[in-house]
Amino acid sequence: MLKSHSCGELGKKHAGQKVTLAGWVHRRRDHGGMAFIDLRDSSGIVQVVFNPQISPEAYQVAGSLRHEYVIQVEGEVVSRPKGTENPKLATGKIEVMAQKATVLNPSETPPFYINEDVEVEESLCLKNRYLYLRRPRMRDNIILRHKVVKFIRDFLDAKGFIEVETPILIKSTPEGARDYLVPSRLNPGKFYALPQSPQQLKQLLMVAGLEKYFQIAKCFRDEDLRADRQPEFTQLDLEVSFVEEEDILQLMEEVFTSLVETVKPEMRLIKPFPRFSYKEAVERYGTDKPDVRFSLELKDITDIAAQTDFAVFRSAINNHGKVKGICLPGCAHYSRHQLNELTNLARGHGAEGLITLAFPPDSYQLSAVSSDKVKSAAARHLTQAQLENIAAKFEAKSGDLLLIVADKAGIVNKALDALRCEMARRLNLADANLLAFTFVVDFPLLEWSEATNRWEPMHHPFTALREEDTPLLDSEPARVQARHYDVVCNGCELGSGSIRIHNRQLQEKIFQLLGYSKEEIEERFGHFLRALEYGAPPHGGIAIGLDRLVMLLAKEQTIREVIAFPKNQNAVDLMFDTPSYVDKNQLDELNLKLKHETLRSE
RNA sequence: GGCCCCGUGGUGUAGCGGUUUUAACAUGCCACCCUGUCACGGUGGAGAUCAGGGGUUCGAAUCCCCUCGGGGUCGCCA
Repeated sequence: MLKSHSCGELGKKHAGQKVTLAGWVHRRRDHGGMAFIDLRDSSGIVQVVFNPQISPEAYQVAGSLRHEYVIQVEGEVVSRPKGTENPKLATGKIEVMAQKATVLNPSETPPFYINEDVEVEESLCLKNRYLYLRRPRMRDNIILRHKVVKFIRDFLDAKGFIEVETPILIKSTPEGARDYLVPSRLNPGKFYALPQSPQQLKQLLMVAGLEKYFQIAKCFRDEDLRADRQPEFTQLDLEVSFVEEEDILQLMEEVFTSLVETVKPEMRLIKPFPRFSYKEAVERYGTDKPDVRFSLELKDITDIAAQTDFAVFRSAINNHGKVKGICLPGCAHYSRHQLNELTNLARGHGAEGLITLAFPPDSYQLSAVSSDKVKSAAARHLTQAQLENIAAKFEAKSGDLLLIVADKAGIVNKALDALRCEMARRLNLADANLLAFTFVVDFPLLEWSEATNRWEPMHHPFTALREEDTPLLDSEPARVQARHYDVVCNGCELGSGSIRIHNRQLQEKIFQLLGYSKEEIEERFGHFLRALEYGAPPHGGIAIGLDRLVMLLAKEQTIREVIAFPKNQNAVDLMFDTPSYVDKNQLDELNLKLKHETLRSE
């Protein structure tokens, strides 16, 4: 080894020891007659002192050092002179008096700061990923990720779970997300697909009798990217035989609770995790992934609105829509500009517009609210009693601002969800140290898709349904309840799971209901259906988005900050500059031909 | 595919029709000075076709259009 110790591990107990360190020049302070170098390695930072009276040679080297030079330093660990300790540095009680210094490798001046956590255009960070990863914040994120994965492995191992790897080259099943395809050289014209998740494989492991499976699994989906979506991402995938919903939820609550207490003890959770039915979540928060760190709950005033002669309300209600809103405390003073911004946000989510209702900030009794005092385009269409009822419904106080959307229920909820989250951000209502894990349960099994004109699974087609709902499959599929659950944290969908179908007849029936012909079912799922015929145990499981989990623990805004080498919004790796064109030879071998030959002309 | 935001020395920002724009500030870079700093300090210096192209105007970093690049989001994500 070129080093005897790591920078970050040094402390009082090393005082008097001779050490050899190796790392990067994080910062330098050259005083002319004496120089200080903050030396950084993966463990942390320590101050190295170059004093010409101790070593003129080392001092000479110090003068030539620049940011990010890789150096080796031999010296003695000493307690810092009184008054020069640095409490901001973990190693601030000591320093290393350099006796010898060697430049192992010089460095170009980096294209952005590594020793300061200032935001840099993200494409630069992605292009120079190895430099961005040197930043202490990113190093901490990567280490946190390691700790999370290690904790999960240890935790599940102790519970008797077996980690099993499943293939990356599997069969394409074109429903759901788009597949990444891999051509087969040995089987011309045929393709593998990369797994969108190991769903079928883990169920087959249950049929195989493994009983408790988990995997830190890479998953691939060829869909558009978002702050919390990458084309390849990692799931904590697990499956257990002979379980019911409650077993999985309890297991998850235990994993997350002890995980947070172990790796992020300064963060808090709500225990036990609150639970919402899908219906309740949508009614109260407008979404099935509510952020419950703050209230700003949606209130339904459809019944009051129905009694008014306000055209906006009436037309929404006549179209079987809803009138709902949220109450923003102390926002009655919002300017026209601010209200316009909020209106645009609502429009961006499909709403025709936004009705705002400001209760003036002077003190008065809610029971005496009158339409001439309230600032709103709707005010003159509302009677005194209606205004009071609305105020009462929102528990509004003077100085509050109501944001109301009247439209189809889906649009109302979507727009108000967006407004609620935006306003929580502006009003800083969410406790940054709180991880509000929640379970959302009682999902419908199926959703009618206007686009494809058929039933589609809310979760996936392997989800079991409540036994008593089985007859509804034929009569009223919309009312069938799934044995499906979601884990949500701070408004982020962390994971989804369900009890699965383990009976061939039922599984076939679901496929038929989803619109597959007998032939399609056999071609795509025959292998799976046959497995269910050989004593498949009742089983269920869940898959947790690991990138999102680490993102929340690291308090980052995107999963790219917790992935070592992520792709940009166009799914391009800017460091490798890939995807990229390949040689014609490679295509020939794979029996492939580009449809537009010009594409390859680079 | 739609909508929104962004692009100014290496980096981060200011400037948002003409005025102290000869494009500013901070930091980084280079040189010199400095023996207890820790975001060290001081002096001096170099560094920008204001993303690219077109247009409006007497005059454009600034207004308009297009293109490119980046981000957010809707659709999409069984």
